[in-house]
Amino acid sequence: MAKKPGMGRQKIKIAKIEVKNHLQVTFSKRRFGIFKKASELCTLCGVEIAIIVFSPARKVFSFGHPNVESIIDRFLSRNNPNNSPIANNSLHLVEAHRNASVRGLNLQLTQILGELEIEKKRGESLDQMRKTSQSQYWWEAPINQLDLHELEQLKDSMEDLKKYVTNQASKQQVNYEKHGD
Amino acid sequence: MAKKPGMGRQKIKIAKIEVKNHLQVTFSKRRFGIFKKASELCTLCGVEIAIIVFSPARKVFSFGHPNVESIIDRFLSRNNPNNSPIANNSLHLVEAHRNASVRGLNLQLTQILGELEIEKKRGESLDQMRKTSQSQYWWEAPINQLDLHELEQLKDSMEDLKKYVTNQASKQQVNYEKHGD
DNA sequence: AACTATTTATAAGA
DNA sequence: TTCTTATAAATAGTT
Repeated sequence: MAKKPGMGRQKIKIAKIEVKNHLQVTFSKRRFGIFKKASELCTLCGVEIAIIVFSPARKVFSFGHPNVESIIDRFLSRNNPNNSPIANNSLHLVEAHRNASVRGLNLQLTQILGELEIEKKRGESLDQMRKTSQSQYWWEAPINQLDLHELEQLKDSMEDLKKYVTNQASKQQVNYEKHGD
Repeated sequence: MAKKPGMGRQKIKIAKIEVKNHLQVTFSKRRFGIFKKASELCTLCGVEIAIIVFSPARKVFSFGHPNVESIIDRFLSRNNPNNSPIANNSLHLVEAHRNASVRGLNLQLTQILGELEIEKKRGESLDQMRKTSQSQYWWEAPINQLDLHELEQLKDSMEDLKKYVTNQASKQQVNYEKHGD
């Protein structure tokens, strides 16, 4: 396999990227890079962090450990120490109720993350056996074919899952008093 | 001035830093690094971004362009299109936070996807020195060590996870109609 | 989506 | 803490 010459990375000046396509690629790469750095900071230093990004296309991307809203809550509370007790209390009730219903999932996800981190530490590699994954969803694939590429399928499926959840979230409205009863 | 040989940068494993002093130094350096990256992303791509970090010492650090508050507000408002101005904006906050919970999950998923991506790219030689699978739960096992049996568990667990998320999402729509009254 | 030459970030050490 | 330096990691430009 011949190595391509390739110019490699060139230094760029930090200024608005005008080429729209280029901008989109850079945005994706760097957004991921920042989220990854944030993830590492969480693990290394045991900090809590939230990142919210609004893309030029008005889409929102966020990263949070343990989650975005709890950090926002804490941040706002700090900046507004004179919050109405009633408001805070209501918020607490609702948050508690809601958190109880998703805590298990959050816990699982957090644990998965931790283990992925451990996995990387061990410096292992994923086996790249063959490119045979053709099933559209990983759980439809025969189990004995799950390998790296099935993990990719898993990734895609989780993307779908994510979109579904996001979609549901956008449809939601809440009658919070209902939760307080 | 003599050039010291110096070990230079060493690879570190991404795990909680135990040496407190070391942790503090790393936190400062990496926090700065992330804020710098965020700043560059703003300039390069014209995005808006907010970062909030709570240090182990409970101090808060934040970065925001154009400012943290406006982005938080936008983030919360985004989840609350039918702004109902009851009692301050406490309801606003409550609703937004609740919805943000689902977005939090979305986030966690994004995070996992990213980690999987990284892990995939790590692809080196297949090394199955340790084929141990003593973990009680599938998420405690490194993915590339999962044997057939564990893969079955993985599949089942992920299906449960999917159902769980779907269920949560549908539950959260319950009081949708009430809101308009 | 992959690849690689480079730039950039940063772990150690002073 | 701040500076230095070797090295790891991120990424710009190309395919």
